[in-house]
Amino acid sequence: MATIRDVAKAAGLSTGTVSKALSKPESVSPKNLVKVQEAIARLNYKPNMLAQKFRSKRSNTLVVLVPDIANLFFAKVISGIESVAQDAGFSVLLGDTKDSQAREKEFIKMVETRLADGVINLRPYREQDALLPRDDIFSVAASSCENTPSYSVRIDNVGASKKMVEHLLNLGHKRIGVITGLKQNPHTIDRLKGYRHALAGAGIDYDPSIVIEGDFNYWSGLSAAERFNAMPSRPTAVCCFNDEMAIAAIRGFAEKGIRVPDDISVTGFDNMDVSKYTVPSLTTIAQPAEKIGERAAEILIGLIRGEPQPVTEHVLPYEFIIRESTTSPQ
Amino acid sequence: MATIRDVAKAAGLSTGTVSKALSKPESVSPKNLVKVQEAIARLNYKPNMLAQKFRSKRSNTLVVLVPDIANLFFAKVISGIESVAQDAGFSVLLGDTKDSQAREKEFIKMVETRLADGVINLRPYREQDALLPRDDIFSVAASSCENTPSYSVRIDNVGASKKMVEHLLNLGHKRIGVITGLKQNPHTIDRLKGYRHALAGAGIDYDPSIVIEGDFNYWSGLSAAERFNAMPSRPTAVCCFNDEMAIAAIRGFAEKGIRVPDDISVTGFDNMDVSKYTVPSLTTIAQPAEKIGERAAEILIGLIRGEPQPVTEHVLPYEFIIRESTTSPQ
DNA sequence: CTGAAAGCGCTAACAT
DNA sequence: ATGTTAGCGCTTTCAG
Repeated sequence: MATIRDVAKAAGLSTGTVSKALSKPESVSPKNLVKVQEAIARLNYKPNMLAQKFRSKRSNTLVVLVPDIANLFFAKVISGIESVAQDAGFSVLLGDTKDSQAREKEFIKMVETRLADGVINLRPYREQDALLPRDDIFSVAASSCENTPSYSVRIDNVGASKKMVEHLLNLGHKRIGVITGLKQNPHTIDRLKGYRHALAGAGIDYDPSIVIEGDFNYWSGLSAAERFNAMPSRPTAVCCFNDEMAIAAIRGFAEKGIRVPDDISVTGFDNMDVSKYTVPSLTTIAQPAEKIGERAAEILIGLIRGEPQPVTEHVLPYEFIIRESTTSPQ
Repeated sequence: MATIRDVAKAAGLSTGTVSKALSKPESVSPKNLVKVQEAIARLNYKPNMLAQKFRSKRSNTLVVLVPDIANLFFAKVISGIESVAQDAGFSVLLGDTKDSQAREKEFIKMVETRLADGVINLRPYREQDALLPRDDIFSVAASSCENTPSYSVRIDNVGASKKMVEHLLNLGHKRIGVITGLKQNPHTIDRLKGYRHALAGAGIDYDPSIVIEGDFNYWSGLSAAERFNAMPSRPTAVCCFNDEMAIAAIRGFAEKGIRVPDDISVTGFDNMDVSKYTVPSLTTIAQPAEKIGERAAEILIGLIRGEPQPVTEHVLPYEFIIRESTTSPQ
């Protein structure tokens, strides 16, 4: 393998000049630049990036902590991160934590050991078990919630949820059920807050008996629907805290002959690709997943480069999408 | 930042011994091992992995070339890769090529420049524009097709497609349409081959007028359905080369009042999560996405470690899932 | 089992 | 603008 010394020799120059020719071409005379390029081509020289990173103490790498890469929302955020990172000359190391704290620690160790310069965390912050932020590590939280004590990029979950409930109220619904995520999940907390705000605004009392805890997965949506089915006085609308549970609920209702939206309105959250394909298509909230990733990467790279980041909390616009699954109560 | 020299000094040992204590603890006396551990803890020493990789010439990193990370199937394959890589002490660099050859080249350059030890390629091999395999680079193709000239892990697309068509034939269908992917896509080629084999086996002539080219996306499925709708003698079943187009086709048929499966049977391919949620749920083929990723990672890591890999082509079992979208013609 | 010492390939002063 | 040179922090012979 050719080294920079071989190139220098072949070009009749010093290693220092070759190094500069590669990193700051404008600081090398045109003729020598040509010589260097020729030598590189002739020897098929490929710089050893490992040596380069080591020597320069810059890894130009980000690690992305993601609870589950096989979740489409996260995958889209990552896609946005990748775009920005690539353009800035950064690589992205994938940290699929599979919801394990131990794995999360392993990945954070990568920045402690210089393998990466910073972290983008896709798990929403919870005081009880947060490993980040840390003073010695650059990090930004993406798709986070209210009160995240670090740089963060997110939508207004409270506002989005409130808007969704107001949509139902405006249609004439008075008894609006909920299928939440796990109680302690920050997204659940924010979205539930929005729900309560909307009800309060309409002067409707909060009724915990029609707020059912799910876990963001299909089966929890289905079983929640069954519980609604069994109620003597069923809500006329159900607000689900993600699309997957909403789709499940629709199916759960259908099994008892309850039609959506004629008999009951259902709303989702996330705007999964499929939510426009289902029958009926879903009224839902679209998060700008790629944008969230892009912005998070921009901030982190800025931080790494030592550029001041005046804004700590980036709240991006969401999109409220009305489709077929909601209508006025009969 | 503490270096290995600081640790050596604090422990009253040489750097060589400390280095060994870290990499081959069994080759250091227990008492000295303890001294080293104490010194490490006292100084809060974190080895500089960049130096380590540089010096040892091992990056312990894989790059995954993926056409689109925001495609659930790929995301799942990557999840499998990650699991195996983590357990083997490898990191995975994400190479989201967004279908660009230029980007693909950039990522391959990472192994030329020592940043990574090998590549897993999720884009199926096509002779016209393949950048891999290359003699100087370890690579394995995951989710590939027939005749891939490198280590590969895949299912038997031809067989799966054939089985699907035979299922329809057994139900009594004689006129079976197809919505394919792009013509030159290797998966399209393989699956079309299976379709033709099945027809030939049943003594039915291939009729190109009911084979419509799609592009694996929703809209192409929808417009294909419209073309079927307009046919004087519509097929009684349509075989779609992925779930997304199948779901779209079902919707397209529904818009003209054509019910699935009563009026027409529809099949998918991939077993997306949603394909069991749709109404009707989809008859489809499930690829073992995570397993494909795991196996590909195992092979690549074995290759990197210099272990002989006797098997070049790994064909994994798929699952044939019959749901509600297929039935006998009326 | 341990220590001494060389050096991986590159960058970054510093001189010229 | 170019050359010289001193390492970066670690691993890895090689002696002992």
